[in-house]
Amino acid sequence: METTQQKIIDAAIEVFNVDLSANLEVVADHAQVTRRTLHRYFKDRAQLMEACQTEMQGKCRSAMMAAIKSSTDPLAQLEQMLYAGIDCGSKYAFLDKLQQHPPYRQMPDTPEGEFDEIKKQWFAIVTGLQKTGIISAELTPAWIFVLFGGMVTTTINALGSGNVARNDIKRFALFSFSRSIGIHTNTNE
Amino acid sequence: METTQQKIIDAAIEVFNVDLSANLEVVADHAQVTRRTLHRYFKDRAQLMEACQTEMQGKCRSAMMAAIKSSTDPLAQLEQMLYAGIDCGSKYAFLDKLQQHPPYRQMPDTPEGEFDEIKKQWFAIVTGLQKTGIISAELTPAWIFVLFGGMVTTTINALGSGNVARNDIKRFALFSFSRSIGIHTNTNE
DNA sequence: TTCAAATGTCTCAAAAATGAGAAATATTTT
DNA sequence: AAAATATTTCTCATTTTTGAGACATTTGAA
Repeated sequence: METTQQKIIDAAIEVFNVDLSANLEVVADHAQVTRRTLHRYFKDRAQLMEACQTEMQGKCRSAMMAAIKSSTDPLAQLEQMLYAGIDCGSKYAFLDKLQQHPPYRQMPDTPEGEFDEIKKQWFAIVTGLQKTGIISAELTPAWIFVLFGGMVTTTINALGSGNVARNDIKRFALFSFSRSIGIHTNTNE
Repeated sequence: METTQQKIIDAAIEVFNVDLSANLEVVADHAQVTRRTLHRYFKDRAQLMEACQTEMQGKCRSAMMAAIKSSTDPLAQLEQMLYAGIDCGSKYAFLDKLQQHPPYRQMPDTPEGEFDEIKKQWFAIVTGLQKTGIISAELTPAWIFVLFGGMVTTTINALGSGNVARNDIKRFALFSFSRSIGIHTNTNE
């Protein structure tokens, strides 16, 4: 079974991903725990946030690493990275969001350093794909990066909307993402 | 010049789009106004929220309407709707977000009714495009709808990241969106 | 069953956010 | 420049959120 501490962290990531300053009562509820219990594990909001950071970084980083190692074909790597992002769900989306806008206030200033390494590899893969003409060179890597994050968020929203079948999601996401970055080969269909 | 009230509403939409429960100080700062002034225009948070709703609904609705009326070609309509969404920026993104997750707490329950009309037309256009085989029938309209909203958010993020030139944004967005929904014709390039 | 750890309940005090009055300033209008 | 309006500053009371102590209750392992 999942440890209570873990339940709280997961709940926090989900809730904060939707509402960055949701109060801790909401997080506790979502974790099906009393606020009192939450406070027993995390001295304060900052500490909980930090735990979220660590969790997100760790999970996403290793999932991305695995994705990269899963193949030497850059296109397959990118596909696996997309799936990794989707599997990490709000972990990835939230992390991505925090990196983008260092929010108007507070937040333990994202140390990020760790994630940067992955990002570097991600860019290497994408520019590689552009150089070999497999994906369009019309788009900039920076745009493609934002697209990537956007696609993960989109899958979360799709799931949450209740109008897209869970089994379709990854297929749809790959279909849409690969086309959106101007892929030139034919994906299976 | 822009009225103070308007400045506050715009600031609120931008801030709340990033952090739904950001405190009013942040909104006031962002609007370059004292919290005291903000409170002179809006009795409380709920009232400010309501004003945001109205603003978002109004602006987005009319922009979407205009987009639809701009042509009888459904593909052109969809393109203009995308641009409308992008121009509305966080107005659209925030509205979209609120419709998706009625957030864990509070919020004047979105009356939405108004926006529903547009949504209906949007779906009509998309299913029409699918019937005529102009866009892939492999994807469901529901997914395409989430994609649409996601693309607007993506443009906001791209802009915010500072790594994508403002002048490229719409072109990139159209390129990526039209391909992501599995368009079969060739767009200009 | 029995003990220990974990969690819930109730309570309370400190801190932060909210909303507003009153007077001082600044801005616009005439 | 005077009047009218809008905004800021400072202040204060209220409410909400936060963090924690003390003790009851549950749960799980021996």
